[in-house]
Amino acid sequence: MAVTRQGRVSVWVQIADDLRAKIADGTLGAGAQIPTEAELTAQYGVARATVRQALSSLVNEGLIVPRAPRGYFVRHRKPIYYRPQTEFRPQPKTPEMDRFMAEHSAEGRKPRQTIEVGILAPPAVVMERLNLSDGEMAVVRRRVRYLDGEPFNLNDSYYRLDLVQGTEIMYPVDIARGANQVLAEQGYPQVRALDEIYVRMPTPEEAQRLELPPGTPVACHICTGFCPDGTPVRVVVNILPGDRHVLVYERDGMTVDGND
Amino acid sequence: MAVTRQGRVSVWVQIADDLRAKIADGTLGAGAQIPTEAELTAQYGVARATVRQALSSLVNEGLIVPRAPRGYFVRHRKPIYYRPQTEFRPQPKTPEMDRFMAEHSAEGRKPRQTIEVGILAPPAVVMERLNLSDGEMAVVRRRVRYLDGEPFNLNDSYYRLDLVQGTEIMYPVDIARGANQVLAEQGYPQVRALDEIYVRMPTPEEAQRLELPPGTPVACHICTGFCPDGTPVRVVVNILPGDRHVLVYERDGMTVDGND
DNA sequence: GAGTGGTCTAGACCACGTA
DNA sequence: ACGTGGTCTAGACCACTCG
Repeated sequence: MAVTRQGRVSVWVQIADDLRAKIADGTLGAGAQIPTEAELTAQYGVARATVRQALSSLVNEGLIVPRAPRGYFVRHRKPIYYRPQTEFRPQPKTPEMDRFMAEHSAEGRKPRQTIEVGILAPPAVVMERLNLSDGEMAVVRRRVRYLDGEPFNLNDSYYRLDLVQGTEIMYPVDIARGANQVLAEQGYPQVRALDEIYVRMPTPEEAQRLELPPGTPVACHICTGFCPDGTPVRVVVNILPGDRHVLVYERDGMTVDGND
Repeated sequence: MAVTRQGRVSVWVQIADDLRAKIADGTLGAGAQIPTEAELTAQYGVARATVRQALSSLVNEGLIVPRAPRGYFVRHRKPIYYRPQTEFRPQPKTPEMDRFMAEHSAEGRKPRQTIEVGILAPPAVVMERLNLSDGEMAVVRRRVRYLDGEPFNLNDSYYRLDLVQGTEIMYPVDIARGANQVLAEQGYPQVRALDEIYVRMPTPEEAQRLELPPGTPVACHICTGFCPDGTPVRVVVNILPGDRHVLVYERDGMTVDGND
């Protein structure tokens, strides 16, 4: 495949299109090594920087991943983890950790999670939802959840400091009866929740904590829990890497609508 | 802010971090212009390519957008469109177009959609779900939906050619009673659906059709509709740009679970 | 016409893993 | 020791928009 400098399509785009086609049609299958930068430079007769621009565009599309000093490789579509439809519906009440652990243990995976606790001025997104003013502090319980040794998601729960002062929530240990039970015992049972889900690129910090390859977007799921009187008492920020999650829903026993 | 060549952090990362911090703390607010490449080159005392690498990393994070030959600008967090919780639940049966049009007209937006129809060998993802063998063709109805003139999502519906041959589905017109009604009249009512949602970077074609700025991931929502006998008759591939959609769910009247 | 980002070239040195 | 990608430099020409 030759490139041309005459058209309005830049050379690096032609190279990227060429490689993308080879990945799409299986000429370069999952896990295969892309020709080295030196080889591509010779093959297309261009400067190294031009080849690198083509490669970096494929990296940012999530198609390939650089593994210096080995080479570039076609990205594996990872074994995909399904989340059941119960995700955004009422849940059976279970002790903390158990839902994540039990669900995935049953599937033969090895779940694990780390917990850190801190007191800090929360990010704006959390402040708004907890009705905190500038300077007010919150308690955060940060979890990183792993499956088979690979980071699977981030789960940061924020609480108003005044509501959890002195409770187990402030210590980095599993709470067998669940953090929500502790909140309820303090007089703040949660009876309503608002879930917001959107999609974006990860921050560098998120990419590091989740060991994300470049070109991997995340779904951000923010859950706000409310007391009966409408006070928000808890905000959970859940970060789901796009290459490790597929949400699956089933709709049954009805006429399926045509518009989505 | 000065850069150093001694640390293990590369210069372009330091520049990117510096600019990212200025965006985060509002020094560079939404819509603000970033200093030009020439200015940054002088300011940090580095080569242009180094500045460009820092800028391109911010572009790929979706933080800034280049608008040649004007400059780089902090990306607007667009006015956000909410999708109601009915999204993945049984829908009131409405004529085709009406749900999308009615929902958004009610919110004071101007919805519009284009429809193209084609016969083609569908992508692998669709072939698997329609149980098509190599070479079998499908009918696709491709919609681009716009709100206030901006592309909002892609909605491609695939049908087995043998099931819709000769019906209105093969013509690029609105079908008042809905494409599913037509299928039902042909003897293929849909009574079950499987929804799969995941997150990835757009293909170049999707980015073009949706006019996506670089650094914008998409949610891919694949809906497969089944007959009572289990035959898949219809696959809808829905592409939702991450910068234009927030899904919102409410959970009510229960004790909120602690694990997401 | 001046200034912008977009593209491309031709070099250089480095850290790192593998052979 | 060698080859890999990662980083950085110093140039060049272009198309485009704006004043």
